[in-house]
Amino acid sequence: MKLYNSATRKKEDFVPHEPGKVNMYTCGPTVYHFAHIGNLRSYIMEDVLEKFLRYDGYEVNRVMNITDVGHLASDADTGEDKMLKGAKREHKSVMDVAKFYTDAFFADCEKLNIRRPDTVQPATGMIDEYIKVISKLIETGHAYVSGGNVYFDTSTLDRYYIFNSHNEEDLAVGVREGVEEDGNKRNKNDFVLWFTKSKFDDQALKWDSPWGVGYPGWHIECSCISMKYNGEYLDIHCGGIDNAFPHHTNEIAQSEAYLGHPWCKYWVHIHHLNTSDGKMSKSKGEFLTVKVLEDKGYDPMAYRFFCLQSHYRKALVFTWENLDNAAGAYSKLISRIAALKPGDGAVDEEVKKEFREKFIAQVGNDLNTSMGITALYDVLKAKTNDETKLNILADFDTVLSLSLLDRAEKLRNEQSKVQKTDSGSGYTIEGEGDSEIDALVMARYEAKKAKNFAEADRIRDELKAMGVTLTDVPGGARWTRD
RNA sequence: GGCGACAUAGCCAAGUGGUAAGGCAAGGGUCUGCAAAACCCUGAUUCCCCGGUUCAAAUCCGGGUGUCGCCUCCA
Repeated sequence: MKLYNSATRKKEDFVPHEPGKVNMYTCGPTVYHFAHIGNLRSYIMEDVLEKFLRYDGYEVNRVMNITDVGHLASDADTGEDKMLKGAKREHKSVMDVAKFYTDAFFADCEKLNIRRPDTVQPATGMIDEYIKVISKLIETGHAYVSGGNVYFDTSTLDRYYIFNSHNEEDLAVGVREGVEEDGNKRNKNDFVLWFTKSKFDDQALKWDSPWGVGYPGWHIECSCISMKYNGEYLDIHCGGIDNAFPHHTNEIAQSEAYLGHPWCKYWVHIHHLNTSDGKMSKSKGEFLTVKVLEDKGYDPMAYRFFCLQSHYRKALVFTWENLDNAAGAYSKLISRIAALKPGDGAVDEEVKKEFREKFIAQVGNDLNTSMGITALYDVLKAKTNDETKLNILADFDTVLSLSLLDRAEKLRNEQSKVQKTDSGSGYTIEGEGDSEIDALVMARYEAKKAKNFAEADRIRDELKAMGVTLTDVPGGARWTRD
């Protein structure tokens, strides 16, 4: 497949370090609060990437961290530890908060058909690894102790900026409110590997280390977790675009300094879901979660469809109108699939092969999920039998994971539950077999026969008030409850 | 201030030098007493702007503009 690589700023042919195998790492959530749907956009796109690689024949080993330590406060940063802040808010211990939101995160993932990575590692479970890596970085001269903390010395690197061409002098330290320059650093862009002295002394979790009691810097967790579970050569590292600098830049610095050779070849950055006034955040505007969507009556699959219609390297604007657009398209798609007849003929393998090759070529072009959706419509329009169509749709859905066949079958079942009652006069009523409602339907039929349309409409309105929708069909009428 | 990404119809978008896919919405039609559903039809003389290369540019090159992101920890 072809992938846009942020490290080279080019679309490249994907060639893994070991043929046929892919080591993939994705930055996981910080579990101090629920994930909002913007966070989830990244995980949806990464999920499709993983599943596409498997579909294309690769063996994938996917690893994800859970940040349950050391992240200082949220989007509206005031310097408090996020985990601690969450714990205070909810009167729970830090580890309880982490567990609660980790579970909530995976529950959301399940609703969105996001597969759980092969390895999920909480940051607090890897302290020995951090100490091992930091010790070696100090030994080899890539790190130094200053003012009680351990810093990575970026001046020991030939090339530090991977994703952009910054000049160190041009970096505006402290552009954000409340951020001050750290006088312990030798270089402006040096970063902390281990804290023993922090501005924020109420850090809840601390561990003993050769440099004193403290806690790890943020970047070291991803490097260590990846090196432990993905090995020394990483094929794909994914994450949100906001993490390219400094987080991913620092990961590369410390990992390559530690390993002594190139570490990760392909960097995939997912762009943001924005509201009409900018980046979605947990502290600004409506806090949109999967639960909010469900409460408003949206199928989480409609949100997944919404994301897949767009491209991961393009900012996507969330509005309720845009979601309605996607939700409408999704339910229409499901009814078209439900109208296909299972068992109508045998699967035409030739046709399937043709579609499959096209799908791989199209979606394999830098994860063009929008073309993946288009492929679904192409299948529906194909000149082949229904069984073949259903088979191909199921095949594509192993990548897109839109629960296409499940939802279609559910709809088909609902439709088949409808009973047909022949009134004896050749007029059939399709419904659940409720005699009271059937009587009203018959009364309307009689009114219609007598051309008393005012009465017919009145009865239909009466049914509507009872929560029953009545529609005319050839030779009778069908009713459904709302 | 520096750095990066993006810009195609009301909206989501495809496109990788050969004359603008697809989906949603909208409008028209068939059907219907009416409605709903379903089905059929209709959309860009042009791709943010200005130059250039070329027989040919949404696509390549140069220069702008706009939007978003990063420079602290955020997907």
